[in-house]
Amino acid sequence: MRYRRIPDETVRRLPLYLRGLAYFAQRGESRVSSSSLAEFVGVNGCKIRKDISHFGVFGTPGVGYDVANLTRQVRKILKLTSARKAALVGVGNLGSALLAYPGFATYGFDIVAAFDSDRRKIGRTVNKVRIEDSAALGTLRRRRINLAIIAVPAGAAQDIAEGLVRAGVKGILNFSPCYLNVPRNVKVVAIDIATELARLPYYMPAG
Amino acid sequence: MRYRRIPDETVRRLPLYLRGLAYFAQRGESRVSSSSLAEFVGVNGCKIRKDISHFGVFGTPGVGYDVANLTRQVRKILKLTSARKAALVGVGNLGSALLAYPGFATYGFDIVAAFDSDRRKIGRTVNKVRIEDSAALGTLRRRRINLAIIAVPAGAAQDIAEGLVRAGVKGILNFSPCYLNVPRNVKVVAIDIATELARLPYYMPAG
DNA sequence: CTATGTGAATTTATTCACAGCA
DNA sequence: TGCTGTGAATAAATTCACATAG
Repeated sequence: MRYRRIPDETVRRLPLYLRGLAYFAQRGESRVSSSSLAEFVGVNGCKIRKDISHFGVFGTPGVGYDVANLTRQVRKILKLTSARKAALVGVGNLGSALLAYPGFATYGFDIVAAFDSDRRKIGRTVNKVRIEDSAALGTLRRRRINLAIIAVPAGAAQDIAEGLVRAGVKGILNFSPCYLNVPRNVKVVAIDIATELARLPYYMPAG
Repeated sequence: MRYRRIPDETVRRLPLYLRGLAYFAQRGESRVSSSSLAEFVGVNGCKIRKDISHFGVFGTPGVGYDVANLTRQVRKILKLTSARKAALVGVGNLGSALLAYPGFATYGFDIVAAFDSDRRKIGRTVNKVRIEDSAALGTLRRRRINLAIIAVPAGAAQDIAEGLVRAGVKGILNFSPCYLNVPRNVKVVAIDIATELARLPYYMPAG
């Protein structure tokens, strides 16, 4: 396993490959070629091979990749080898849907804490997770939760982000439609739903 | 207004600029410099200027950009000048949250139709939108809806996408965790929630 | 004197093309 | 012969640096 720096775009695609690998594994295939994986995930085969080559040599020429082994290696690179606990902040419509979202488990994520500032929600339970007061974000440190999902209104997001950083959170998935200013050692990945929809018309006919 | 091709990455950022512009407009600022917009949206100023220059020259050296005019121009480029109707397919947890999502309105989107294949949901109303049978996707053509949001389980997504394409849909926002195979003239933008979360640990300390 | 707009330089990402292994 | 892995070539995106306009 090689440890030179892996391009961001490659890191972005690796989880996709994991999903593809899971599909082939579940179908009982023990080997997969870059081209069949390519077809499944919608990325061209040569790009997949280049991506994989960034962290090592795992394929067999003329045959393909060993599904189980490649899965293991990709998971190691992405640091998805052990389960990760995550916290959710903001249990509105979107937050509630995220609490129930089955996709996170695929990658070993478990949302074990939820916070909201609305008195009426605090204390309630959604999907087996009890909603706590947002003022208690500080408890995340001793609970060893360093990953959080923000789904609060834009106006509240920066404050929440700062609270999370103070509590030792090192990775944030931000659904709030705003930029978060955080220290360099904290990574933010933003999913800006409306913004993604807003770029569709550009590619569509006038109507 | 210039009409040479605009880079994809620029198109991706334009909706962000719109949001920033709306912020400054609402604060009563009639002019904004690339650097102050930069600070708000988290993109460096020189990149913003380059992005804008791709479709024309709108700023005043020494002063900045006219907020109202730049807003108008960006909206025109993104084809967001008139309201757009959209359909939602899949009214589960995530779909319901999307129906209630206030952010779409910012860009003039209105979800006016919702579909699900679950008999128990069909006929019900969520957020003033009546849920129809997924088998009735074909009606979208005469209702002049050519934009759709998919939020169904992965296994059903390709079928739904094909139904949408048959109904004349030209743009799809896909929340289902899978690749969609569609004709070249249909644009798909994918939001793969778990996949985005899955790349966070790579950037985080081991824990 | 400030902030835009843009060629040039640089960096990053993608694709090509093929040597070499099973 | 089939498919990987990778240098080389190309393309795309970003950043620099500064001429230029108000």
